[in-house]
Amino acid sequence: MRSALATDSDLLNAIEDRGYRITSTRRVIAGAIEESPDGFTAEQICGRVPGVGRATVYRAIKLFHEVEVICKMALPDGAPRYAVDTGGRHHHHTICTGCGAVQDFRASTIERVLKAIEADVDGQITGHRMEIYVTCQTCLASAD
Amino acid sequence: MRSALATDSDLLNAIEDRGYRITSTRRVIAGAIEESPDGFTAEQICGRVPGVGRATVYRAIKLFHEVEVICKMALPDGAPRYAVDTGGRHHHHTICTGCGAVQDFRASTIERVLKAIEADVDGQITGHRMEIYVTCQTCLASAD
DNA sequence: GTTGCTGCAAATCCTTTGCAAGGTT
DNA sequence: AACCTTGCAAAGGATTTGCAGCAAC
Repeated sequence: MRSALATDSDLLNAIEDRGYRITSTRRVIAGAIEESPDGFTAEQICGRVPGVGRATVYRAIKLFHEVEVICKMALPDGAPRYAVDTGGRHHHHTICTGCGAVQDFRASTIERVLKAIEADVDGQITGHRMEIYVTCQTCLASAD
Repeated sequence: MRSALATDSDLLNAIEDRGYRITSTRRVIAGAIEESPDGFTAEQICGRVPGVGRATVYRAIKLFHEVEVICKMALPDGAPRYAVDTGGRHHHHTICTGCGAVQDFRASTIERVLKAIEADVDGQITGHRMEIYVTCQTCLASAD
């Protein structure tokens, strides 16, 4: 029965809904991800799931990203960082360059601007990427 | 005399102004970059400067980026792409996901929005990244 | 003549892939 | 039973680094 397999994990539910299997390994990885409210890197997850192969972690992250339950973003140097995509509606993120903490960020103004921009652009807009880099309160405080 | 050494290359002038040396190798690399109106990747430049070591090309690109005469951006998959930063004032780019062509893009609205956002953000904004992905006219046409 | 730059090759980092074994439906 | 997943190790690609020789100032 499917309901018996359902978990309280949005991540696992999402992949199950798309026909991927729920395995014990994926449960562990999903758990590690969901314990990362401030975002995470692949390497951080690897460190939190001893015994699970690095490749499996990367495959799982790619899977979660594919089914759109985690967002992928980039630090200023281009290094990838991920965050659980709670909610669902399109949004952007602020990333602390000190500690990497990610916060959601929804500004309807930006969406409106992007729509307006479409007219000025030579070609057809297919997507966009936007990240706001910050020094978070915690890092600001500890720098004093 | 400095004026005798000055070139018509903005790239070379920029590094010279910061105390870096102008060498024949850097002239060649700068030339290859300036022949790339649509942006370029490190690998593309390597291909256009036979005889110059890959490491030197990467070092030069990093240097030009450091003195802010080229911009670094990212394709949807995170792969880096560069473009000459003519002008100077802050701007963004559209990148064609088909051919990689980069175009400048200056929307004062965006800057205004970003400034407004500052109030809503938890922390201090230190920077941002924004790329608009498009299918350019050329690619649209050839897809027909 | 200093000091910085270059090329080569090796090293590194991050991520992906091949494959045989084991798990899930 | 059939097919998906996993772990390991190896491959892969992109960028960096050490170092000795060469070039610019």
